[in-house]
Amino acid sequence: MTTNSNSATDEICPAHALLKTFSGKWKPELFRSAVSAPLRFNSLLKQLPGANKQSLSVALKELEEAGILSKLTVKLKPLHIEYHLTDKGQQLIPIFEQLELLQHKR
Amino acid sequence: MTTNSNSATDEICPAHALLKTFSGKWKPELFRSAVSAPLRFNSLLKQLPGANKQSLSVALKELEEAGILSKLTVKLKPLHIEYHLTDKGQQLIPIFEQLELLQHKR
DNA sequence: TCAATAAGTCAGAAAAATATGACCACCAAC
DNA sequence: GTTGGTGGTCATATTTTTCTGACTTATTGA
Repeated sequence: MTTNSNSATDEICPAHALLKTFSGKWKPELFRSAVSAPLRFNSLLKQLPGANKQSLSVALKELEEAGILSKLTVKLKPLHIEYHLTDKGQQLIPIFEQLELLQHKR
Repeated sequence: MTTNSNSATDEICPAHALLKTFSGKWKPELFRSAVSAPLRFNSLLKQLPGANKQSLSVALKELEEAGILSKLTVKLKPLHIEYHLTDKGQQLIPIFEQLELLQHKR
């Protein structure tokens, strides 16, 4: 599911939007990586086994559109792009931590 | 994504499992419905516009396997089956409420 | 000027998720 | 003993997601 909006169900279930934001093969992984350090395209490609350009590109764009990552052009040494967690992204961290606790309880 | 386990990524990201549990077209909707009342197969089929037997059947089974719903055979009047939220399912409610708040904040 | 790194895009193929329509088994009422 | 409700399964088709491989633009270093 790569975030194709469905206005009907979106409005019925508010958490639906968030779940969609994180649906897809790579997005949870990307979010989690972004918690520890800013992301870079080519590094991700090497670090995530089985990942491909196209899918990463789309996933990054959608996380950006969802206001969870922000794209930053670093004008230094080897001029590159970094994806950082936004405030909204940071605010999600404690919520995911609660989910992890629930998982461990059983 | 119909919950095909990927032991590698599951272990890297614990929230991944939960996200998978709720991935798919109908699962968020089913969970949300189950919060207000037990679910019944044929009622869902009528109530959810566009839903089909096959997909509902699979979604219900997977939510059951994930320990979020439990199947109960009601041996009364018109002998039927009800899907109820388990304890684990109930514990997820406040977490989803937090997600809704985050959505509304921006 | 040539090659390398960085960050992509694009068209088409493959794989996975979802939908369709036919069918099945059980029970109860008529 | 046939009809109707309940809760499904199965094989197949369609749709959506994901992957592959070729190509692109910009910057940098030799």
